[in-house]
Amino acid sequence: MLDPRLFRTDLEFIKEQLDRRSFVFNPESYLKLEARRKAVQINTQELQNERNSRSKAIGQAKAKGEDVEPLLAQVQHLGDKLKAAETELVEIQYEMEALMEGMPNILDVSVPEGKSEDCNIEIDRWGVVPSFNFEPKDHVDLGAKLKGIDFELGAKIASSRFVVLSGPLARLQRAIIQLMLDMHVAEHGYTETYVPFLVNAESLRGTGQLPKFENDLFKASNDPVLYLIPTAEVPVTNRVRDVIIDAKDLPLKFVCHSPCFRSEAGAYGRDVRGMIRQHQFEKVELVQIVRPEDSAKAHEDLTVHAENILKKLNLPYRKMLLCAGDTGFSSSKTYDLEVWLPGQGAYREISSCSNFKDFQARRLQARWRNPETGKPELAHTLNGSGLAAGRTLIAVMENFQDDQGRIHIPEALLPYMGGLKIIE
RNA sequence: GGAGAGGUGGCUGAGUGGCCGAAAGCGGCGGUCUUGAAAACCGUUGAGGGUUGAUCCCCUCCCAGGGUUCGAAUCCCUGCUUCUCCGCCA
Repeated sequence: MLDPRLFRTDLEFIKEQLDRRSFVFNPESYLKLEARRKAVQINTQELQNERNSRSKAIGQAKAKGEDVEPLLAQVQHLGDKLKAAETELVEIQYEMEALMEGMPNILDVSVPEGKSEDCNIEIDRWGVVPSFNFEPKDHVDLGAKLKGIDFELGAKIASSRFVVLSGPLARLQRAIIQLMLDMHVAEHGYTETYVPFLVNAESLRGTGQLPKFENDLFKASNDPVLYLIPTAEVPVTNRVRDVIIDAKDLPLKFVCHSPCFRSEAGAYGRDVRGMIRQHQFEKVELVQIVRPEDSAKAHEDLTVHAENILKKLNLPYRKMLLCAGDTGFSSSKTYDLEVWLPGQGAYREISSCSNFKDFQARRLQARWRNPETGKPELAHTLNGSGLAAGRTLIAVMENFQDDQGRIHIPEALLPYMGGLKIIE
């Protein structure tokens, strides 16, 4: 949610900024609603004031033993008027809230213009793209040959876009997850956390998935209403919902492994082959809650933490700064890390690291007490994949294959593979 | 699933219809004392919103949502939730 004060001081700025995202914002209709809100609110508060002062007078008269009948007669019809005003006010506030909740975050000044991913800017490139003296296979063919990846079985048990992993490849994914958790805890200073994988609507509203993106979610239960998490970002960031954090406890840094569930509605034709886009996948997520002045630096750091995993695994990647049109709804600035997939001959997203600034914090009411002012102020929230484990598995398979379709386990994963060096 | 007891400010906790946004303590902040610190003492200290040039002033908030009442932290209903005991159970 955007800062309500900004709506009063600089409506044009908001419009300009949202234009960058091709989000249509109409200041006139906002102003009309705001004017109505103001009138109704003042009216309601005046009626409330009248009720309060008259009621107080009755109490005082009664205490003195005076006759309160005339006073009671005066307030007879106040109740109905007040109730009507309050009802109208609630309706307008609801309408305004819906409008505000539907509006995306203001982009950081450093975010480049552009409508689509074609306008994203490459910031950095690392590693050597492997050259093979044979035609490299993709993970689907490799997995089938090794009898470790079975999409038909996934479809039989659940539906399309589900997969079953078996044997050493299943273990490889677990090893990847272990490595990531260990590195982020030991080398990057994150606290490991385990959280619910089903969350309520309030939590999803806090991080911005609701109300706009309900179609992307799996609803798991109606009573109580619970959704499967699309990312651990949701439960982890909601740790600080409605919390005033001690300044000395900042920054908060959490790492969490979880399965993620996405309906992928609207992605029907995309990435239908392989494990790139699944309804269920494993991910290790990094979340930070920081002071506002620290968030830009924290964003760079967090991205480096994700990059360190790729480096440790010796996977070639590039770092992209997303353009205005490709930056997510809640984010003010996002870096994507794209890993090289020889099977596709392309770089594909494996991590997305975002600075939400105070956008999520305002919805969450995640605050910290600023020692300088003594007042609670909104914190800044950030998160990033560190990394998507399923896609990392693919990347390891495709980058470390040999001409016989075997997978050579990267050095860093050997301690987690129980002595296995080659999957064949 | 059954029985009982709770949910009040950053925290602990008093408050059963008007004098309560709310005692007291802790914590925080400021001060006195001290070479400095601690202790002691004094003062101060909830959040959000409306209006305003700024103060003043006003409104809302005692888990949430309804209700009773001129008036609700307080009474009633529903839900959520925490704890204790019993049952069941990975």
